[in-house]
Amino acid sequence: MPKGSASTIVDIARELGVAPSTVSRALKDHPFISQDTKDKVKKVAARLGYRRNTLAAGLRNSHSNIIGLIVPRISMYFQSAVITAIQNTIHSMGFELIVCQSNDSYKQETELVNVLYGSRVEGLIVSCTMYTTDFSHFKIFTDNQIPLVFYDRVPRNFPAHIIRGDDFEGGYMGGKHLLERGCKDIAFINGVLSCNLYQDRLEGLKSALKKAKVPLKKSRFFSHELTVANAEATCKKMFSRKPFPDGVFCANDTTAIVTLQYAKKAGIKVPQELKILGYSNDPRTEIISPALSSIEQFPAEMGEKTAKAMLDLIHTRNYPKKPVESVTPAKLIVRETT
Amino acid sequence: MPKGSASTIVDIARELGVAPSTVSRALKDHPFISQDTKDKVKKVAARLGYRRNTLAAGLRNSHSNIIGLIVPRISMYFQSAVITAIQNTIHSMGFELIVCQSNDSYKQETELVNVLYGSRVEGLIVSCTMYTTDFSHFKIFTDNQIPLVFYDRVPRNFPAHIIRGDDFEGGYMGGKHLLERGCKDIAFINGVLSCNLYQDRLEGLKSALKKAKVPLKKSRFFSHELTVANAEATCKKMFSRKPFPDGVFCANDTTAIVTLQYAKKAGIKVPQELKILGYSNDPRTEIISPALSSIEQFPAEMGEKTAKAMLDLIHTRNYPKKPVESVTPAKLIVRETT
DNA sequence: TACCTTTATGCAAACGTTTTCTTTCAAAAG
DNA sequence: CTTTTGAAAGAAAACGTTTGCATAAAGGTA
Repeated sequence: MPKGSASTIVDIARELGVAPSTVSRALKDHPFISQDTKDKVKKVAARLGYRRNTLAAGLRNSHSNIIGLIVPRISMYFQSAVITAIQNTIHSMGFELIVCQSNDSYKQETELVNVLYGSRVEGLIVSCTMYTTDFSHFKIFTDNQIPLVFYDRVPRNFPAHIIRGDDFEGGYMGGKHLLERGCKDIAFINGVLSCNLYQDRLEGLKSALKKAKVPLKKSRFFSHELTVANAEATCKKMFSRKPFPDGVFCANDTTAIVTLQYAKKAGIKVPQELKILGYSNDPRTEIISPALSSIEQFPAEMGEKTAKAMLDLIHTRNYPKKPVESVTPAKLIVRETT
Repeated sequence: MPKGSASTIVDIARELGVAPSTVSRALKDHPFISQDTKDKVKKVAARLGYRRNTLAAGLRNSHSNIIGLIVPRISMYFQSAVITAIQNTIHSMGFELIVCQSNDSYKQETELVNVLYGSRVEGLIVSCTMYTTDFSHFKIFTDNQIPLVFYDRVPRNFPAHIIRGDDFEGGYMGGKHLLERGCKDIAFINGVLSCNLYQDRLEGLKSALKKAKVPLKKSRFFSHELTVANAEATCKKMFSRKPFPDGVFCANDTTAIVTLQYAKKAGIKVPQELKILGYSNDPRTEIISPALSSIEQFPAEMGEKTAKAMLDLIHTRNYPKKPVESVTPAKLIVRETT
């Protein structure tokens, strides 16, 4: 057992009195190496505790077997569910995943793109910052023909594979559902409008309201980062004086949960006086009482699609000149708050 | 803008008529290079879109600037919270984190250890599989003097840094609390006993019960993977005939939530007839009604400690001969179920 | 002028693997 | 008995960066 120094192909070669090239070939079952030699090489390799240096191999072949992932935050339910699926799919194909968080900072995102490029990742998977509207920092990947796949928070009109949810439809279904439940005065608590998700959800909702000829009043529309603190502030404002809205559509579940808790505390009956609808179908929605209606986004499917798009791109090298979009449908999950 | 081929240090050198070594030094502000040359080099580097090939640099310096992380599952609340902290701390020191999931499979864990070793990661951070009792696959890291840090699910008696929660104390506090609330017949739904966490929580609980001279009856003790399905089966068994226990301590929150929901459905009044206590202080515990009492584990602190231990090890190269343990205290969070 | 520093740069080897191009050797074909 | 063929293995270059050592020019001192 070699302590302190890793053994290399050369060590094995020396020990057996063969050339390093022979060892290299033997280890990967090259057809022109005799079974006898292969056996000997493998035996010695095992004895010396040989492990292939992927760095050296990567340098030689100019690839790393590592796929980079940039994500705003790991700990959001939707994201961690997607990452799990991506990781498992990708790993089963012999790739590793290097996971980085942009923490929703545009600056960090651009830095990460450069760092991962420098690491010569085989491909890059990204869910953008909610503030990313300029996507030129990703050009270095397309310019150098390195596979690039976006999911969830994605650019419009960037020549890459785009795996996204049907946020327009989600917004539309949500609006339609609240209307069908009798809401006449709907409030919408949305994320920041620099992000495609929230643009689409808003457009979807507007479309549903327009069809029913119900307006979305300015005083009923809120747009900000969907944190607990912001949601609380918005609730305070929204319920500061009557009339209260009779339906609140929240663009994420955290906000919906805060709203529901606020309503309970304020003695507003849910769903009788107020209907609340969330987005993402976070596990918490099932558990809170009354259980929150929400929009399911199928993170596992999205993750798998994303990973498959990446692996496909790596194998076919079929780089798109235009955006190639794949839309995962959204699904309304009706529970007790509507 | 170079399309299809990345520019190297040699390209820059050729363009300026200097040696590659000069370029290399200029790019990292080596003191023996004149300001004039540095400026010129940096200008050309910027123009050519040069990005340092970390693979090549890593090969030369035999390090990769990448830290490996093996975790059973990304999507568990506690884990994703720890990972977030690790990732942010580590990244601020110029390292990247490569995140892998063992999916609680021992075989996958050993494979991942070898793959990450092959990638010449700078260090390895691990939270083990719940079934890992043989830790010899990690020896390759200690043998080759590569920093190794375990957290949460950790080995006993392995010469490495160990960052763990105070699970004995958690179990003890939980037991004491239920006793203080008047429970006489306490059930314990535990994880599998191959894992240090669950061993310690059990010992802690036993210790509290012993002090109060209350026995932990065999029929009140359950040990299995703490999934929703298993928890439901256990509830079914536990509440199949009277007398029911008057307190249930669950070694994770998912199980506590299932138990609470089962009790509600069965018309058992919580906390009057049955007190329920979870473990980990998952966000869901605050939201469910009645709100679940639980044991906080401070994942962010643990993550930061873990990352710092790793960075410290990388800098000082102070490899432990014996386990170096750091214990993060647990804290009882009393809510409505007890 | 000869010698020594100091400062700035170049040269070349090294990291470990892969792969192209040769070479060797034995057996089959002529 | 020579030539051809084919299998098996070796030699060497290459990937891009870093670094110890050598060198060169400029300036200072004796």
